[in-house]
Amino acid sequence: MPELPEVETIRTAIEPLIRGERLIEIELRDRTIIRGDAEAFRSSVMNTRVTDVTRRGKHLLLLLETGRGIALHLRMTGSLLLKEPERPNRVRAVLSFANGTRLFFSDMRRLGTITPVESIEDYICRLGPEPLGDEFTPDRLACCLAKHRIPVKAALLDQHIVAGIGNMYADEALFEAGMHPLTPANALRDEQIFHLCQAIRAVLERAITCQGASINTYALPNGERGTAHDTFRVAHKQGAPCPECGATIARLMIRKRGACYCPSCQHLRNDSTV
DNA sequence: CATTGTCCCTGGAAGC
DNA sequence: TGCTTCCAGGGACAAT
Repeated sequence: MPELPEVETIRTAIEPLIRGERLIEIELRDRTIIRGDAEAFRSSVMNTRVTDVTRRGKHLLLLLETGRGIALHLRMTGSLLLKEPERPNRVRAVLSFANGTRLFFSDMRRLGTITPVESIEDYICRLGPEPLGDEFTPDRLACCLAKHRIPVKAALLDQHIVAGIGNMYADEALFEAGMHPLTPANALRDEQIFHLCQAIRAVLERAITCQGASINTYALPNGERGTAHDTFRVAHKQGAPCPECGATIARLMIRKRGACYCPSCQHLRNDSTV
């Protein structure tokens, strides 16, 4: 599932291929991928030049010379491939550029979206801070968490609080911070939040180094798989032994989402020493 | 306002 | 073996 590290890996791969290039064709094999009017979208971006390829959280952003942009969200099973994949029926859109680069938006479960963006700033301001950026600080995270009594796991998945963390990296960050996923967000002490901040950065940076986690359908644009899942310690590890203490990794449901954690290493009490 | 629940979507796994 | 049911989860939206 593409989360921040996967989207960043994709961004890094395609940026040198399409930056400065003109978008010459948009093939919509499934026009429901466009949020809004598909024809209006096509005419508004056709034959414009891509000036930059950026990312905010899990959103991949193509900035255009017109000042507008295109936001791509891969959701659960989306991928951006440079060649027609083996399952062409899963391709929902193809973006073609003047230099011959073609991006195939493949998406088995058809939950991904392409959104026309009038103002990048207006689009981005709906999202929380970028966890690898300077604006993501322990103070800011503490300020956000203090407003909520929801489980800290649910808070990490809230893109208004911090952008880019999905289910598997939330589990990994909470393990790294020694924090039980059900800990109320507003019960965390400043010291714990500091450690959580560090854990989030460490987990995401490690995953980017591994070019993302290919547990299911995620692949790099060239079709290769990432290896971040090989470094996972609790995510998708239910029933396996904890790498730290050997206890069996448990799984519970929080808001209909699975949460894998070590019942021995991750404590609910907030007086635990980290 | 804060929080929880529902829906969307498909394929693989599990159960009968 | 073949059918049905459930589950995976990101985010918009509805309900409480």
